[in-house]
Amino acid sequence: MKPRHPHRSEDCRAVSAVLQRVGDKWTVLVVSMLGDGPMRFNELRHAIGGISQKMLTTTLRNLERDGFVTRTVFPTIPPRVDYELTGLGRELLVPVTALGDWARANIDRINSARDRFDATAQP
Amino acid sequence: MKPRHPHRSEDCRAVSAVLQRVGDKWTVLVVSMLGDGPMRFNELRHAIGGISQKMLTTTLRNLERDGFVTRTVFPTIPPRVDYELTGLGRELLVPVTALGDWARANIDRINSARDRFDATAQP
DNA sequence: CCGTATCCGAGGTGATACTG
DNA sequence: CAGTATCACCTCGGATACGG
Repeated sequence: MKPRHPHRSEDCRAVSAVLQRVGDKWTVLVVSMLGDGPMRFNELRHAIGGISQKMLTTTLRNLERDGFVTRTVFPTIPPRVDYELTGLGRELLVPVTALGDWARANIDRINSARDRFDATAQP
Repeated sequence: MKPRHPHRSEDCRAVSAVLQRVGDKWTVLVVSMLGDGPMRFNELRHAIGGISQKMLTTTLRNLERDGFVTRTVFPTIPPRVDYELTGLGRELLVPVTALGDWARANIDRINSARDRFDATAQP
């Protein structure tokens, strides 16, 4: 008998929503950086490179909102803020890393498929 | 000695790019639908529900370009077009499904984290 | 039935400047 | 150092109409 994939609409939407959430421009980069341990704001900024201050702030706020990172403020002068993955964040890292590994392993196949397609297409 | 996570910039970007690609609004839904077997255009359209014709076309073109689906045209009247996952597409489904399962399993934790955050935030 | 063309609004992204 | 504020762009997504 067939496995009977459910494809319950609600579930698929939820999955899609999380994928979109994780698929935004900087989220995975930030999360994978934090996978090595807590980091400060500018530390992250430079480690990633190319991200604007605004987008790093936004990305971190959203990650904090979703319970993936904690934000710790040290009320010193100058101020210091540490970001660290929560348990949920580290769990998220597992399937994301799996997808990342797959991506690294198959990026060439994707690129050559893309080249083939573009070569066949009419300009 | 430490595992020495590489975090090579190029790799991270590539991963991020694939995540963004997969994270667009309809891609995972389409791919998971096709996971059950080949489908026609309107069959997909109705199975998904809520997707516009334009976006389904666009999504399928991009998936075809990246080598995740094949497009087969039957030159009948009225025309009939089948879409089917390629080997690469079915392989992609594996880590994506893993992430999807994680999402389903943890959606409640994310939502309650969100509620907590929003309750604490100032309006 | 399947796809393209066009227009439009909404939101994501970034550059810059300013504050505690 | 770690943000917020503002503005301007630009892509995405949807509605609609038309074509093969």
